[in-house]
Amino acid sequence: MKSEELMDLLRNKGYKVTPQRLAICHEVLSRNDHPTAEQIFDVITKDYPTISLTTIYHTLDLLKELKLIDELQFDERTSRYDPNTSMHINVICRKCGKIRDYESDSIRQHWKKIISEIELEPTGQRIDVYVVCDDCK
Amino acid sequence: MKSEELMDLLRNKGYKVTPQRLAICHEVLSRNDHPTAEQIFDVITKDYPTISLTTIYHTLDLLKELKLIDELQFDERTSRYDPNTSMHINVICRKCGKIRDYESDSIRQHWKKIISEIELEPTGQRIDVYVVCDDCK
DNA sequence: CTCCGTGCAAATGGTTTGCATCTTA
DNA sequence: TAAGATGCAAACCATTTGCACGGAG
Repeated sequence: MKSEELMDLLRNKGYKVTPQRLAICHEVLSRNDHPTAEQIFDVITKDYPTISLTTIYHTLDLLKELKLIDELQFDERTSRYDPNTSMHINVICRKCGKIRDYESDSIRQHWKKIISEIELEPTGQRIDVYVVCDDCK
Repeated sequence: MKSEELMDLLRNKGYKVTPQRLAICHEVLSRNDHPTAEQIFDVITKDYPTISLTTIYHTLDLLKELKLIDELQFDERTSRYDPNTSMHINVICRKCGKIRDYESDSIRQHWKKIISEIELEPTGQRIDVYVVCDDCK
């Protein structure tokens, strides 16, 4: 997502645009490794040494509200944030905990048939598959 | 699961059988509403007024270790425990938060095809679908 | 008799909240 | 200048840990 797009979206919704906010949004939205709040904090700190975890959390809440990210909790206590809100599979290694996304058209086809069986129209989904990855075997 | 079965399983694994342990196991394994530790506690308290949350948590850990339940975290901060460890879909209402399980043979067929596409052999899965349930519409 | 389980009390740690100061619009 | 954002410090609260006592094997 481009900066102008994001800034427009924020202002249209009545949110103000601040440098911290932009930096956090860009970082979260560009990552596909499901980072924790602390991992975002560690990166943003380099450019904004006075940033606080509080602001990270506030901004993540905002992105959740805008439906630009999903908050997911895996085995650990901490939340992870995923900018991929469309149908995909989180492939999680039981040994090292690494998470990678998996998506394909054929899977989307099968998924469509699965949800057509459930009467209610889904507004979202989360699919985790536990494996032992090649590196850990 | 019958009491004798459970007692054998525990003893075979080197765990002792205590009344509290049996009561907690039965309660968790018989429920399909994904209770929290506290909800289990509230029930067990009636028969065992001195039970502590600590013991509830210890026993839930034990059941996880025996792979008899899965610990799942949804939107709230607290964990929920699910004795259905086979392939099924957690249908979650966005409004009231109620969770119901959904399973069928045709869904298991589709799922089989989906996981065959992922190279690695899965050791488990978790599938959540968000909806607005009939009651909340 | 020994080891494990129980349960109280205290610690833990990710996340949230209160609030004073600063920034955006 | 008004409304909202930032960030420090403190609160929160589900879960975990330390430890002494008690019960299972």
